[in-house]
Amino acid sequence: MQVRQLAEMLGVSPDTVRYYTRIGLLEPKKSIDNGYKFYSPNDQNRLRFILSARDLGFSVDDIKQIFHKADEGESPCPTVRRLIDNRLHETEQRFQDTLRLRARMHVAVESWGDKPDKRPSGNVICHLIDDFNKMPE
Amino acid sequence: MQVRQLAEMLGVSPDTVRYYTRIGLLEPKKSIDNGYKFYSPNDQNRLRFILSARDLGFSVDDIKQIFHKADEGESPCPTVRRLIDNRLHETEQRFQDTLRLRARMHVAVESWGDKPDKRPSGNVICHLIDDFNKMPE
DNA sequence: TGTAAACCTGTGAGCTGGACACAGGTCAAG
DNA sequence: CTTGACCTGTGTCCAGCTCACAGGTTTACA
Repeated sequence: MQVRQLAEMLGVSPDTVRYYTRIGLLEPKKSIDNGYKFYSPNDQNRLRFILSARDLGFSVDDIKQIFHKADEGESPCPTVRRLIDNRLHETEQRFQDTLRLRARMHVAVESWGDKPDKRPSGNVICHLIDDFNKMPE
Repeated sequence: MQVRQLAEMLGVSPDTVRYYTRIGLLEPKKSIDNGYKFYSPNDQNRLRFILSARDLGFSVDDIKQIFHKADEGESPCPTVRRLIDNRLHETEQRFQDTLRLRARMHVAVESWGDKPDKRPSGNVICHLIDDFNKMPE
């Protein structure tokens, strides 16, 4: 199976498959005559797993570690539990950051509604941004 | 003023100041004798603006556009209003994505609580992830 | 049989917003 | 005069792909 066929089967772009191949998550065989990469059913299975893990927030490096354990016949589950703990904290952090940013942006847009446009002057580049930054908490 | 002094004054790392300089947001003069970059009070003002804009979710490219308008004496405000509209949509999208991911992760961790570790077998790499992906909505 | 267009491939580079490595310059203490 | 601490600019790297490109392959049609 070539890259495009595998990609379409699992609903990702060929470039994505190439990327996972490049970093060693997939290990297709190289055809002798044309140099094309040939993906096995096992690669197909691995890709399916990669996509599942990705949807749970695992990084490709996480997935690499999981594969490493599994390839040695050990249970990757303890690793998985440990890794998702870290990712969960990161995601929570990102969530809070995004939440705060969103609120800030809404307040800014709101407060800019009845303010005029102004030309830059002195050390004020855009009074909307400059003034908003100075606003009381 | 040299890079470190400017950086400390506004609470960022020298590397950050170098980065903004490299991409053209700051334009210090090069000292003739030692090649060091010399930042003016105007650079200081620009950096302050950059940090304010950054805190409102503007990208460095956005800020470049804003500076471009302002440097030509035009009002950057219409640009600013247009740009924050885009960024607001993006932030909302990222917020929703992060929210969904966070929920998914919580559900996963919850449901894994009473499941055992297993060794990989057949085409199951990690049953926690493989099975969770197959779970009903 | 030829051939031209459409499609496919692998590889290399680019994106954001900095962080880090490194070789060399500068300056005060001794 | 030298040692060491500190500072500098420049180049490279990070995730997770996406895009550009040159060339190979297959198909449509004459």
